[in-house]
Amino acid sequence: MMGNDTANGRPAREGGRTARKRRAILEAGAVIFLRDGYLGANVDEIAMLADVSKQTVYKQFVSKEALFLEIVSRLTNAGSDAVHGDIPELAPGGDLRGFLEDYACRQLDIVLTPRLMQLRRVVIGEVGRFPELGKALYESGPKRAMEAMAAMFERLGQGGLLLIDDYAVAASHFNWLVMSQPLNQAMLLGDAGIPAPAALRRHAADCVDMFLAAYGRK
Amino acid sequence: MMGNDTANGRPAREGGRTARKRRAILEAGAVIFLRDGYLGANVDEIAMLADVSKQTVYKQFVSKEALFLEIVSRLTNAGSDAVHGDIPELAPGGDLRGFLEDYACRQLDIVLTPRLMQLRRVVIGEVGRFPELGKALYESGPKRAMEAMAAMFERLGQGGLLLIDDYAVAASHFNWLVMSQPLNQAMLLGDAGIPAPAALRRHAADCVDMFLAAYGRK
DNA sequence: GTTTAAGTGGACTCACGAGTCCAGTTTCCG
DNA sequence: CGGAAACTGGACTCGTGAGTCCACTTAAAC
Repeated sequence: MMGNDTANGRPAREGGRTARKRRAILEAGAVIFLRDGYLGANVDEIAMLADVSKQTVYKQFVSKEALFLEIVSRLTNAGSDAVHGDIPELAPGGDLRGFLEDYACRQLDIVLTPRLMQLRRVVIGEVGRFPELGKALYESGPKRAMEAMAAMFERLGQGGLLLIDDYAVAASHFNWLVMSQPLNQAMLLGDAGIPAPAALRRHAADCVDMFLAAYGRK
Repeated sequence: MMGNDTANGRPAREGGRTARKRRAILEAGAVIFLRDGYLGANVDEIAMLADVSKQTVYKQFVSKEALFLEIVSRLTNAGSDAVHGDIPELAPGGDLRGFLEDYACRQLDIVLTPRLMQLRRVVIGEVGRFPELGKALYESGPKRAMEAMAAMFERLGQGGLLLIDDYAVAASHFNWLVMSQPLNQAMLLGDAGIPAPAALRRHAADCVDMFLAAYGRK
C-alpha cells in the first residue's frame, strides 16, 4: 500500500526487516510515552502505531519498562547531541555581544522544542520511579551545557573580553539567565507555553545585556 | 489506641468527626500522590494511611480524580502562601546587598523543600493530563513571585538604590538567577539533589553579586 | 435514650492492560 | 526452491485497582 519503496522493492530506510521494525517500535514508543508518561502508555497502542504485532515488541524488548528506558535514554542522548553539535566560536575581533546572543538563541531554539520539553516533563514525573533517568538528563543536559560554556568563557576571559573570576559560576549564571524563564514557563504551561521565536530573540538580547553589564569590560 | 486526645475525650484537632476524617484523607492523599503520581497512587492505600474506610473517601470526594485535584490545589495554594507570607522590606538606609541576599535565601529555603519539589514534579508530569494544574502552579508560583519582586525593585529603583529600566525584566533576572540552578538540579536529581543550606547561602551571595554588578549604582 | 447520619470492612463488579501462546503467514538467505 | 527465523493477529491469563454494595457498628444531635 503506497510508495516509499526503492526500485528493488525494499522500503527506503536501511536495515533488514527486523531492524526496520525495531526502529518503528522505538519511534512509536517515543510518541506514546512522551504523550502519556510511563504508566499512562499502552503497549498495544505502541504496537499498533508502529504497525507491528505486540509479539514483535516483546521479542525486541524484554518488557514495557525496558522499552521505556531504552527510548528515554536515546531521546536524552539525541537531545544532548543536538545541543552540542558544532558549537560556534567567536571569530577573532568579532562582535562579542552578537556572538553571545547567537549562542543563547541557538541553545533556546534547540531545547525549547516540543519533543525535548515533553521528554523533560516525563523524566521529571518519573524521577521517583526511575531516578537514573533524571540523573542522565541532568548530566547530559544542563551539566554538559554549562561545562561547554565554562570552557568558552575561559577562552573569552583569557582573551581579555570578559572579566570573570569563576568560569563555572559565570557559566551557570549565563545558562540559567537565558534558559530558565522560558524553560520553566514551557514546563508548566505545556507546549503552548513555548515562546515564539521573536520573543525568544528579545529575551536572549535582554539576558546578554544583563550578563555583559555584570561581566563585560568596564 | 494511644493519646492525642484532650481531657474531654476528643482528639485534639478541631472539627467534628467528618471534618477530621476529611483532613486525614487530604493529608494521606498528599503523601501518596506526591510519592507515586496520579496514576501510580492507590486509593486503598490512601484510605489505609488516613485510617479511614474506602467508602468514606468516596463520600467526601467524588472520585480519585476529584481528590487529586483538590489536594494539588491546596498544596499549590499552601506553597504560594508560604512564599508570600510577611516578605521583608529594606529598612531606610539599610544594607542593600544583605537585604537581597536574605530575600534570595528566604525564597530558596521555602521553595526547595521536599514537599514543594515533589509537588512540582507531579504537576509537571501531569501537565498533559491536567493542564489547569500546571497553569495554577505557574501563576501562583513564579509569576506571583516575580510580580512581588518587580514591585520591590520599583521601590528600590525609585529610591535610587538600583539602576533598572524594566522592573519586570529585572525581577525575572533576579528570580531565575537565584532559583533556577538549585531548582532544576533538585527537579532532576530528586530530593537528595536539594543543596545544603550552606551551599544555598553561597549560591545566593554569588547571584546577588552578579545582580548588583549589572543593576547596582555605578 | 433514641434517632439518624456517618463510618466500617470486606466482599464484589468490572474494565483495563502487561505479558504469553499458538496456528498460520511472510520474508529472508543459502 | 526450500527451510529457518521473524512476524502476525487474535485469543487468553492474570493481577490490579476504581468504584459500589451491604450488613453492622459508632458517635453525634436533640
